[in-house]
Order: sequence, then C-alpha cells, then structure tokens
Amino acid sequence: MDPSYTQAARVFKAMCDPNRVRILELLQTGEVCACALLEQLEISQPTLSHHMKILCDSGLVTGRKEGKWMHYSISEEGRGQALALLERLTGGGAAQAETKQV
Amino acid sequence: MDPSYTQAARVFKAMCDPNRVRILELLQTGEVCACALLEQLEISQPTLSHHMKILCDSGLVTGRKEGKWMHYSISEEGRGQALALLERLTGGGAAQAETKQV
DNA sequence: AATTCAGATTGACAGAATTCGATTCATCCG
DNA sequence: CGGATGAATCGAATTCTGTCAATCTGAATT
Repeated sequence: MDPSYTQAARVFKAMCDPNRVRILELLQTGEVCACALLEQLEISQPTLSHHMKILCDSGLVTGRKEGKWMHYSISEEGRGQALALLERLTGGGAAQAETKQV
Repeated sequence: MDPSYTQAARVFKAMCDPNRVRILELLQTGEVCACALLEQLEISQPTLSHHMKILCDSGLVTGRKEGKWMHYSISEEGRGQALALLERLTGGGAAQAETKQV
C-alpha cells in the first residue's frame, strides 16, 4: 500500500472517533486548557492525553505548553490541509471547485 | 455519548482507511465498475464489497446496479455534507469562512 | 528539598475493524 | 433449464483502537 494513502487517511483517522469530534467542537471557542477539556469529557486523564496526541499528530490541533498547563487550539494550517484533502478526494467528475455557492 | 458525535464520526470513519482513500481517488474519473476497482486494488472481492458498503453507508458514494455490475460514483450531496461538517468542526476562532483565498 | 499538581507514558485488556476463504444470491447467456 | 459470472454475505483469524489503573516526568510552591 502506498504510504501516501496512509498519510492521507491519518488526518481523517483523527476525526473518526466520537470523543475527538467532541474535542474539536470544544476547541471552536479558541484555545482551551487540557484540564478544561477533561472536565467536559467523561473520560480519564490518560485517555484524553491519548486523544490529544492523535489530534496533534494529525496536524489538526496544536498544543502550547505554559508552565504546568497544556493549551490546545485548532491549527489553521491543519484545517486548510484537511479541507484541501477532502475537496480533492471527493472531487468527483470535475468543476466541483466552483460549486460552493449552491 | 451524544449520538450526533457518532454520526459525525461515521463520515470520517469512511475515509480513515487507506484502501478507501484509494477507492475515492479511483472514483474521481467518474463512475467506475466494481470489477474495475477490484483490478486496481490488491484486495479480495469480499474485502472490496465490504469497503464499498462502508463508503455507501457514509453517504460519500452511491452505487448503481446495472445487470450483474455495480457502478460506484462519488455523491455530490455526500461531498457537500462532508465538507460542511469538516468546515464546522475546524471552525476555530471565527471568520474562517473567508480564508480560502490564502 | 519536599510536596503538590498537571500531563504524559506504560501495560493490559475488551471491543472493533480489516481481511480472506467459502458460500450464497442474482443476473445473463447458451 | 443449467452453467457461468459479478457481487454480497457468512464465519473466523488477525490486527488495530479505545480505555483505564498505575506510574513517571516536569514545573511551581512552600
């Protein structure tokens, strides 16, 4: 299997877990501390750490360490790459790049 | 867990397997017969059938039966829903809807 | 330095996903 | 009708993923 397909799949793999989808929604208000995420999600601290690692590795989320705390936010660059990838993969026939006003 | 997160995750789950990413790319030329997909992918026929079911269930792909053959193509509606979902989930701060020309 | 607190890492386990061989179903052709 | 072909389903084996308890690391505070 061509590794590029695995790389492409990694971005979406980051979003194919319900908890991670929820985390992305929580990050829409801007930068959020890990401890705040932990309060909202009914998961253990190691599980949250695991999910954040996957989200960061995918490029969708970036982390910023400030003393003892980790602050996470959505990466603009990751967002752009994910959107471009999805547009390309669902390109369909052609001329779909101009179909957004529908 | 709110089922809506599971539903949102389903669309991306369809794209988080390397073989399915590859299938989506093969579908970009338009409608493709299952037998043609089988020739390109080094997987067995039951495995292809399994992947096509997942892609169709996600709404990203539609199937059309013509005699013995199944023809698959990318769904415009599914594409739009997936893009809208991704844009919403990676909305970040705000005003990202106008950032596409960057 | 000792303690405390926030996250990350490790190890283990249950549940899910991927894969294939064998079989079954549906359709076409002779 | 009977054989052949394309695709779906079933059953089982393997691998991957999510989860938590326990532990470790790093930073701040006393």
